[in-house]
Amino acid sequence: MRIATWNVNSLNARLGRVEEWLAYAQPDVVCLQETKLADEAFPGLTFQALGYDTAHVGEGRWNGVAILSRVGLTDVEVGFGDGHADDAEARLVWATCGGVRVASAYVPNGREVGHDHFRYKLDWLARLRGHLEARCDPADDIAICGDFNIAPTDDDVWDPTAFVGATHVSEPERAALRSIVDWGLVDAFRVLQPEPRLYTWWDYRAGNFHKHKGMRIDLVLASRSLADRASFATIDRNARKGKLPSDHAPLLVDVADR
DNA sequence: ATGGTCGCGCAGCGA
Repeated sequence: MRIATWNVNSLNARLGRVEEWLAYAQPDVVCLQETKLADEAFPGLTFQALGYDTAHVGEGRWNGVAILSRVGLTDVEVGFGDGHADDAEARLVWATCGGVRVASAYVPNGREVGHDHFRYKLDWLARLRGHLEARCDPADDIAICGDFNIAPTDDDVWDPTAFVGATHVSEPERAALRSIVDWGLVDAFRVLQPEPRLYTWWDYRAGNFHKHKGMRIDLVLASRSLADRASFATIDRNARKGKLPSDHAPLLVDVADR
């Protein structure tokens, strides 16, 4: 099974690129973030025609997450289901695809360390950890895929000195991510690709992509049973090139069937 | 030169 995650930065603006990419990458399960679509505008029929069932939760102008699957898609859940007031923002959707419990997650950006949105980010990550504790079993096949807006280590940014005091690299964010991983997950890409300075996101500005100034902030966090069967992982930099790219590249992980 | 670009939607915010 090929599992992919891609922050498309508007599915409306990116649909052509996504269709082209599905045709050549041939993923079985795709987690999309930042669709920026209301549910009624989600192009489900387009994906259906390509063989994918879909689940989408959107707001319209911001956020929005989806799962596409051509290996079955059942038991869709939106958000944390933790009994508290639902997150007003469309940042998390779950589905079971080919025996794997899959989440498409768009972690809040945080804006600046100490900002209200930064606290929202940390709270959001704590709720995700709580959801795992309450609703998931680490012995199952689980893949939490998405834009975490956190570079797990200094090996995941182009220049650590350029990010001192910045969001995406701060210790509270990294600790919140470690707390999620420590529940029983593995950074699947990092296990298969140990070399530093491989990125999934590059700022549109200043030619950063061509200067290799990026960050690895998109992750597939796989439960150990699933990660043990992972055979290949790559970041598809070609999808970041050419006309009208997202500022993120897709991340792919191949896992053998159980 | 201390910015630089996108997307949304029509100003300016968010990333």
